[in-house]
Order: sequence, then structure tokens, then C-alpha cells
Amino acid sequence: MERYDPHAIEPKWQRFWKEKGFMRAKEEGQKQYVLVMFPYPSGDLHMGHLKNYTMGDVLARFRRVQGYEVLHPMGWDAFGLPAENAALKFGVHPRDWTYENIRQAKESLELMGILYDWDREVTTCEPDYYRFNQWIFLKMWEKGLVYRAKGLVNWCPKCQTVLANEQVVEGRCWRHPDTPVEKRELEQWYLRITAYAERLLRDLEGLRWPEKVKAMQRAWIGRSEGAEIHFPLEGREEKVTVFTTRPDTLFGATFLVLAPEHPLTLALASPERRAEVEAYVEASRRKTEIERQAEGREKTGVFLGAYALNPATGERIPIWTADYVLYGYGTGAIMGVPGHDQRDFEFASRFGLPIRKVIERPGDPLPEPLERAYEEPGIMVHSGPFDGTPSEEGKAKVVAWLEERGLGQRKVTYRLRDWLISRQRYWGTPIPMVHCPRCGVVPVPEEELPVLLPDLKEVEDIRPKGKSPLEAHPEFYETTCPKCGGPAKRDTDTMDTFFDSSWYYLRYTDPHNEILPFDPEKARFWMPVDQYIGGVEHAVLHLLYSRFFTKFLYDLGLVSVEEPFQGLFTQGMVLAWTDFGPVEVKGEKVYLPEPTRIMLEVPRNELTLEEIQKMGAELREKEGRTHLFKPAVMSKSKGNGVMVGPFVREQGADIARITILFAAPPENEMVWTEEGVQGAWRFLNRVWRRVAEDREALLQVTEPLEAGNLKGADRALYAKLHETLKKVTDDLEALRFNTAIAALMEFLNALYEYRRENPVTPAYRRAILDYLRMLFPFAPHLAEELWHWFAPNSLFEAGWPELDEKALEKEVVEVAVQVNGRLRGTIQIPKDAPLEVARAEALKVRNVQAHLEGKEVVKEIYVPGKVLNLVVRG
RNA sequence: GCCGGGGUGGCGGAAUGGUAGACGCAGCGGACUUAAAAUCCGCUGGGGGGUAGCCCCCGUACGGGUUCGAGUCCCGUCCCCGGCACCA
Repeated sequence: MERYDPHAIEPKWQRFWKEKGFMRAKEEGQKQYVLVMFPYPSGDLHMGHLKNYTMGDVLARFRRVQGYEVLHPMGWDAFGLPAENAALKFGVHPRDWTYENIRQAKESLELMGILYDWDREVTTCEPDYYRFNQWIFLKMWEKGLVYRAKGLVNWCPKCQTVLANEQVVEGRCWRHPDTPVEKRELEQWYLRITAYAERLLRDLEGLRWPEKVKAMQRAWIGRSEGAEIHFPLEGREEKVTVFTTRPDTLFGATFLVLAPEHPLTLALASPERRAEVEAYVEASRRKTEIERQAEGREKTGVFLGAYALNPATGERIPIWTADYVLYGYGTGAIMGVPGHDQRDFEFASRFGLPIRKVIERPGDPLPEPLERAYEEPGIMVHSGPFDGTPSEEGKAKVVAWLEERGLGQRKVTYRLRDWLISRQRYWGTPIPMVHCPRCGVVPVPEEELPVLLPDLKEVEDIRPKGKSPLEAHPEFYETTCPKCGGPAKRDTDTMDTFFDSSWYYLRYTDPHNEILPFDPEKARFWMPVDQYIGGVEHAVLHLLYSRFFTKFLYDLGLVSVEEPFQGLFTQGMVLAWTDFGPVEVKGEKVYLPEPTRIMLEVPRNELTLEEIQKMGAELREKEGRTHLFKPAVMSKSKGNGVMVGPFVREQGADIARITILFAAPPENEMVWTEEGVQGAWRFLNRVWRRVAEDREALLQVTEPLEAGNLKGADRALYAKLHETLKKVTDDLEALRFNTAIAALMEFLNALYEYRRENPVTPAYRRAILDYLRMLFPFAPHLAEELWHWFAPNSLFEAGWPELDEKALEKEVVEVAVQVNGRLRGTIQIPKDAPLEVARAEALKVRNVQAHLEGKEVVKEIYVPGKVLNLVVRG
């Protein structure tokens, strides 16, 4: 008998599938769009990268054999900083570096047996693609969704470019977690995503997405209902408008606070206070987000020397500026209600401002003076005509009162900001705009697209310098104005690469279209993506932007759906045991040569054994020394990645696939281990041997299977086959790959058990062949090889086994017998046996008898096929 | 602090309100082998009892509750992971 040798069979079937084009997608029949977030091509791939694509491949194959037309495409998010950085480091052009990486990645994907419709490959750095970035940008411009504005923006000193709000994480650059983001005053391009805030929020409801991701998007959009209230100024015509969610506390507003950046802050400062106010504004502008946070929550601020009037009480109240008020939210100004907002309370306490109670706690009156702000609902007091009103009702009543007098109005505010898309970098899509000294900003006419990214040959040309590298290239920016024909200058910034990835899934539906980004009819056929698979790190980046783009294109009539991704699955990461270096162990303490921050808030170089255990780490001997090992996310920098090429060449693609899929539920983290690989190998080898040992006998079975007339072991095997089929099918539908494989292992055990006692029969033959069909999505090479021993066609053509519902109906079932809810035995009875039969059978069980001894049965609960519970007394 | 998700053997993890621990890893015992590997068979939550077939008790973070019956539902508490965080 031949041995299972993955190396001998895998390349053969990979070539076969490719030649046959089983994954070529056609617009006919029932469709399934299976999509995995396309990668940034960064080099050789390790198993951490491959988990996603393996999951997508399993699902795509499953859908294909189920009979769907499946769109399972792949492409490359090819613009971006790493290519430039590599160019700077190695002196190679970003394009060459990118394409070499794409070549390597493709090779890894093919080695794993992951099949795509490569005719639809999309690479975002190609002019054929990015010309439509420019096209979409111009359409947005036409619709008023693109604008240029000057303001304080986030600047990453490492990237040497501005960032969108979504790309700032805890005050730091998302790509450089060690680098605080600075603020700069710049004029930049924005997309008006805020115009879609309400729809982006509302349409989350219907999506089959993880609750976690929906919650993150909701929080990011940050809708809140309240009111804008206008406070007249003392001695001036203008008013200060504030936003509040608590109009019911208006009578308790004893001061106003403007954000330092608010235009009125400097304008309102009195001559005596001016210097101090200016200094405060200047200081807060210089502070990074990180520095602000480092100061703790200690409130700072200065009095402007100006006063406003509380529109409800007519009271004269002071106006301050403080950096706890954010310019970007609401109106950038608040009314200070220290009695009922803890932040205002702290501010008022620090600066001696009056604190007034205007909401009373029902049943348990608040102490006076207040010890802290009372923020819960209550009854309005000291509020003139509103006294006695419950505060929740008071909100609407106060707003109505204000509206009647023209002092304010109801208002819904969002935290979402417009998307800053300019980037001062080379390797991206040029922004198709021209600056004309006479006509101002003029869009490049559609027929002149694409605005080509010039091919900069010198590394120094690419290096970011705090402004766009293209700024140094007159051959690029010198142009004529499309409107007046006079000399003009092209915009030299490039687009955020998230623009590229915001519509790539639409390009797959029609990747070669030269006139439009895609044919609306083709998009209509394929959209929406039925199952999207990717990392949770894009919860408020790519996934939000893509939803925005889809809605925009929907409004243009180009897409028929308002939401791009019906189903979303966020997979867990792949970890590997990682050597964190030698350590010294003394008693209960472990000493590291350098301070570490693995799992610690503060870096330390001393750990206790208990801490090590708690963080899931281990001490292992290596070359005569003790090393600290701990599972860590596979990454190039840690050098702990199991590389695809070498692994597949030594062990095999199917083994890698099973290892990844079986180790843990796909949404969880998984640790790649040698034991896991061993287990996968054992499983597949067992499949091989089961089939190989019976190969000749199976070929000799010619009589057809009569499912209705099976007896004994054959009948049991057939029933188990269909139970397994149901389980595997359901699990695949829900992407529960680990339990699907567990069911396949269980059935394999049943096949071994069967053959210990029984010959090869038609029922057994059917079980083996259907088994291979079920195994196909998971371990396609092995399944295809074994299948071909018995059949001339491919498993792609064999289809998914049809479920025989009748086989699931057991005639004899095992029923648990409980006495007072505790298991005391089991009985075998016909499926539909009445209570009398079940009771009679149960009473024959000795252990049940023992527990009924001398007791009276007062109640019998019988769930046919499940349980008989005898409730006794005495 | 707020929001989301969790807490089940030595480990990864299974369980539509109905026999907790499927499947696998690790471990233990046996067969085969000169030996090892591989493979095959068996055992494997904790405690106790019995010559044995087996039986009993405890057990899904903790405390209550609903129910004939709770890992699953409800209330409260603790802990862990992830996200957000001066958003008025």
C-alpha cells in the first residue's frame, strides 16, 4: 500500500484545478460572494496571514460544490507607506518591491491550495484601478461631498503626513504606536462622511455582523440627542451657542466654557485678561493628546473676562476657556452645570464658581452643598416654571420653551468627523485637482483621467519631507487650468490608501472595465458580499469607509445595495510559542536581562513564577540555559512566523489547513504548535489508510445501495453518515470549522470501528465516498486524490451529498431516566414509544428501582426521545 | 467609568432548558517490534465504596432564584479579554 505523501499529490491537483478553472465566476444562477480582506503585499507569508484565506477557501469550495456560482477573488492593497519605506531602505522602487511581494504571496497562496478567480485580480497601484479612485473622487466633488478646509490636523512625525481621526489610536499613529500624533494647521481635502452619519448608524441594524463591531461603529458615529442653546453676550451683539444633552439643567448653568480653539475665545477676551488667555490657547495648541492625558483629569482653564446671560434665568455668568472642552464636538462650547455634570463640578470647585442644584433626587433629597454632581434623572427644582417636572420630560419642555423664544432648538450631534484624505506621500493616488490662480480649485475633467503618478526614479525623490514629494516635481504639477487654459498647478498630495480599499470589492465584479469603475449590472448580480472575512482592527476604518462609499454609489445609482457586506466574520489571530530570551531563576523570582512589557503595564525586568504562569508563559531549557517562552502573534519582527513555503514543502498544505482550522474556533486566537500539526497529520493519515486499505475491495463493490433496506451495522453506519453530513453542513454554514472537523474525525472513528467487524459493503462504499465529498473543503488535495481512485470526475463536479432526512429518524432511541431530576439509568425504546412503554422499561432498570424503593411517584415528565423524569416523594 | 464578549478537565475546546466534558492534544496502560518511531486497542474531571457487574457524592467563577430538570433562563457579586474614554 502506498503511503500518504502530501508532497506527491498536492501540486498535481493544484495544477488540475487551475487548468479546469473551477473557481471562475460567471453571472448566472444563484450566487455567493465570498471575500477575504485583501492584503497589503508585504513579503513572504506565514501561517498567521494564511488563516483568513484558508477560511475563505473552505467556504468558497463548499458553496461551489453546493451548486452556487461563487465569486472568490483576490487582489492587493498595493499603495502605501511600507513600500516607500522599503524603497528608502533598500533603494528599490516601491513598484518593484510591491510586485515582488505580490509574486511571493501568490506563490504561498497557491501552495496552500487556495483557489481564486485570478482573472479578476485587482492591484490598486495600477493606473487602471486608481483612475477610478479619481473618478469616484470627482463624482463626490460634484455632489458636494469633497471639500478643502484649513484647520488643526493630526500629523504623524514618523509618517511625515497627516492622518484621519480613525487612524489615531490613543493619541498615537495607528502604524507607530510609540509616536504621539502632533497637531498642525493645514489646508487639506476632506470627504463629507458626516453627511451619511445617520444612515451609517441606522443600517447597522440589519447586518449579520459581530455585535462587537457594530458596537464599535455605533460608538464611533456617536449620535446624541440634545439641544443647541444660544447664550446672549453682555455688551455684544453675538451669541455663544452651546450644545447640551441636558437642556433640563439649563437653570443650573452658572458659567460657559469655550474650547481653546474656538474663534470667540480670543475675540471675547477682555484687554486685561488677553495675555493670559493667549498664553493658555497657545499652550493647549502645542500639547499632544498624550500630554493632555498625562496631566490626568485635573481641570485647567482661564477666565476670559467676559460674561454671558443665562437665557432662562437672565443671570450674568462668566465665560471661561478650558481644554476639557473639545473644539471638534458639538459647537465647541458648553454651558457649565456643575450641579449635574461631574466634569463641570470639578471645574467649578477648582475655580470657585457657583454650584447650583436644579434636579432633585426623588425620595432621597441631595445634600447641600452638593458633594458631587448628581447626573441621574430626577425632579426639576429652582427652575422657574418647570419646578416639579420630571427631568426626562423637562428636556423636551425646556427645548420647546427655548424654541418659542428663538433661544435654541433641538439638535442631534455626532462624534463622527469628516474624513481627511490628503497624504503628503508619494506612493498613492494623485488627487485629481488643479489649483488655478484665477479660477481657484478646478477638478480635472473626467476624460483626462488618470492623473498618472510620475515614475520617480531616485530614492531621494520619494523621501517624505513634511510636504508631498511631488511638490519637488514641476514636470508633474505644472499644468494648465481646465477652465481658463492658463498656467496652473496640480494638487501634489496623494489619497489616503483607505480610499483604494473602500470600493475594491466592487471592482472584482467587473475588473477590466475601462469606462466605469464597474458595470452596475454586474455589481447588481454579485453584491452584496455574502460573507466577508477579516481582522477586527478595521472595525472603524475600512469597514466604515466602505459602507460610506457603497451608500454614495447607491445614491449615484451604480450599486443596488446600501450595505456592501451582509455577513462579517472577524477571525482570531495566529500565535506561536516565542522565545523571549534567556532568564535567570532565583527561587520564586525570574530575572530578565532587559525590562520587558510583555503583559505588563510598566516594563520590568523581574517577574515572579506566579506572574509567569498567569500570563501563560513557560520556562524552558534551551542550550543549557533557561529561556522565557510565551505565545505571541506571529510576525516578521518577532521572527516567530511559521513560513508557508517551507512548511508546505516539508509537511503539506492539507496538514496546514487542518492545523489552522481545528485548533480553535475561528473567531478565537489559536496557538500554532507542533502537537497541533501532529494531530492534523494523524487525522489525514488515518483517512488515507482507511481508504487505501480498502481500495481494492471498494472497487469491487458494484451493487447499488438501497438505503431503505439496510440492516444492523450498515444501517447504523448510514444513519451516522447522515448525522455527520447534517452537522458538517450546518457548521460550514456558520463557519464553525473546528466542530465540523471534529464531526469528520468522529465519523472516521466510526468507519474504523465498522471495519473491525464488517466487510466492505455498498453502505460502506457510500460512506467512504460521501466522506471524501465532505472532507473536500477542508483537505481538498487528499480528498481529490482518494476520490479519483473511484471516480473519473473532480470533487468540484461531484456536488455536496444530499441529506437523507429519513436516515436521521432513529427507530430505537436512548432515553435518559431520571429520578427527581438526577440521572439513574438509560433505556432503549422505540422513538415514538408512549409513556406507558417508557415507564415500564424504566422500572426494569435495577438502579432506577433502587431509587424508587419505598417512594411514591407523584409526577412523570416524559420528553420522547430525550428524557423520562420520575418525581418521587417519601 | 461606559459599551461589547467571556469565565466548563492538565491544555485547545463540545453541549436547540433534557445523559456536562464531543473531537483533539498531553498523560497512563496494553499489543506489535530486537529496539525506537509509526500504528492499533483501552483508560483518562475530582472524591469515595465494591471481588466484580457496577454504585454513591461533588463538579461548568461565586451567591441567590425560576423549573420536574439549569453550563444554558432571571437577579446580584467577583474576575478576565476587547473597544471607547473630559464627546457636554
